[in-house]
Amino acid sequence: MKTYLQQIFQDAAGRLEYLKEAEIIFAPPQTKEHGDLATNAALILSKKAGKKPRDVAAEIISNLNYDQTKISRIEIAGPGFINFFFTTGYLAEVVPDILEREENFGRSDKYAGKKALVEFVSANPTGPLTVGHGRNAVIGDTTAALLSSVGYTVEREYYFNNAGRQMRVLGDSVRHRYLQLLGEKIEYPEGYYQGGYITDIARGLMDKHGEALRNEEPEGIFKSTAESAIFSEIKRSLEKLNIGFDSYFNENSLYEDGSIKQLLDSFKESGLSYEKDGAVWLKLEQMGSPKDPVIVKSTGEPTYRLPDIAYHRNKFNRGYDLIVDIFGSDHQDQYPDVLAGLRALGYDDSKVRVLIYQFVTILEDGKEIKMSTRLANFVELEEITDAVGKDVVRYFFIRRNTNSHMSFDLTLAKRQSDENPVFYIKYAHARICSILRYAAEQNIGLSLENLHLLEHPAEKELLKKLWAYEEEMLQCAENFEPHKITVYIEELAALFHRFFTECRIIGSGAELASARIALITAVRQVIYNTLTLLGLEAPERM
RNA sequence: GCCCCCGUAGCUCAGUGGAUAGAGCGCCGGCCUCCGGAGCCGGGUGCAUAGGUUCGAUUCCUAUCGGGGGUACCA
Repeated sequence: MKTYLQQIFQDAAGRLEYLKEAEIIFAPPQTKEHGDLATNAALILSKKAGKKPRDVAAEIISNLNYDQTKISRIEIAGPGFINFFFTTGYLAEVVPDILEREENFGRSDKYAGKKALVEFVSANPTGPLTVGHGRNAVIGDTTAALLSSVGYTVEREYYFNNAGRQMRVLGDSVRHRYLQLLGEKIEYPEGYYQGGYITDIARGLMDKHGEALRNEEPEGIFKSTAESAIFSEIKRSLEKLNIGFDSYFNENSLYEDGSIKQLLDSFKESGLSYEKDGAVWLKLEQMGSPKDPVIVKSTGEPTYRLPDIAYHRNKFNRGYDLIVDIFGSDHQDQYPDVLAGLRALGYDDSKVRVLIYQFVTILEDGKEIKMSTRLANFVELEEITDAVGKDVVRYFFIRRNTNSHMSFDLTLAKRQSDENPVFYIKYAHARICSILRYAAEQNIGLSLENLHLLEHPAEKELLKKLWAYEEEMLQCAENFEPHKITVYIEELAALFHRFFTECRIIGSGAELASARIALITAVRQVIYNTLTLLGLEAPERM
């Protein structure tokens, strides 16, 4: 529909110069009295044309050559909107298109041939994933799916560090619990990991090795056992959400393969770094940063910026066209330095897209829970997944705008999972499947011959929504707004339920029935495609 | 102090430079002789405040107030 209007406007622009002066936008009006699509072109161009908006609108309309089998009426309304009404036959053309393309309907090849990397979760293996990580995981996985649906070849990557101070503390935490289990009266340091999983790991070691580890170093078997135990838990928690990765990137490898040293040399050679007070600083102030950050401490240890920049340099060198990072808002101030560092080295940082999501507030019994991994007062992601199921968790997290704060009511989630709108969508799918089964029993088939009979207002609304699918998904992808997928699908499901209430299918007469079967088959396909994009099941029965 | 995000209905949150701002939950009332009632329909004093840009601002800009996060030679 939009493409067609764009065509006839382009044609008209050959006669009306001012039509080239602005981007003409077609949008569905709020009420159907205002047409199927409308444009404010005349309002915007009124000044350039030197005429009143309504006169401009009239002039535009008189210059449009359009096919009357597609457009039934064009009118000027309000201050100068141009409203377009399409013919039923034209609106219905989307149905055969959907039935032919099936799973591919809504996918685009706009970015075919481009490579994208999506890095997300990236939690260090110091404890189980929390609900907050869940938001990260679902945003990352869905964004990756979305990019893939518009043509990108997408890789999912998990970045972690098993070499830092946190990990040493983790190993020593396990050692302390182990010694306590052996009966030693040693105090457990306050800053150590308090979670019960530490004791579980220690107990596992005791069962296997008895007292033999009494004099082991914290960074040996204690740390390595903790790391692999926790990592396998993390992976299991993600698998339960059907989230997997193509690669795991270990920060440590950047030291081992010399990347860190090379990066330091690059900075030094290009005069981007300098030494002061025994530390190495990066000259970013000259690039607009608030101040020069330290990249190597006076102790000789690098700060997080150095490996972060090295990691991104590595990503660039792998040749991606798009590099997406999913971070929580606590990393807000971290990435500008990284991007500035890359820019200083001559990389095109416009290829990097950082998605910052705001924190999840957990409510239990109406009270807010403050989370901290070290203090172990967190709510585990897996606990929630086990309680309400993968699809509810995924839908819950993806439904909100990433830069909007959200709260998670644990009590509600555990008790009333059917209140989640995801059931509304799934019900629409199952309902259609049921109707189609029934229709088959009644020997009522699908036909594309009578689609012009779909002229009930509920049918037309449904058809228009189907037309909008591909463009809306493309916008979700290009604007990195995965939550808008749910806005679309909830609207589509609502339109279907309304249609179903108002229009009978079986019993509406053979010709109309066959057209309606075609329509709901198309709706089912689009719901299925959308649920698949979101990583959710599309049940045939509920 | 400075930086980022947010402030929309009782609650959780969508949404748009336009013509009457929505959904879910909760509450009240309707709708199945008939394809799935996990549904549909009706019921609301709501865009934090003040300026500005614009033909038009809830949307963009500025300030103020309120909430969250950051502001290390932690990550």
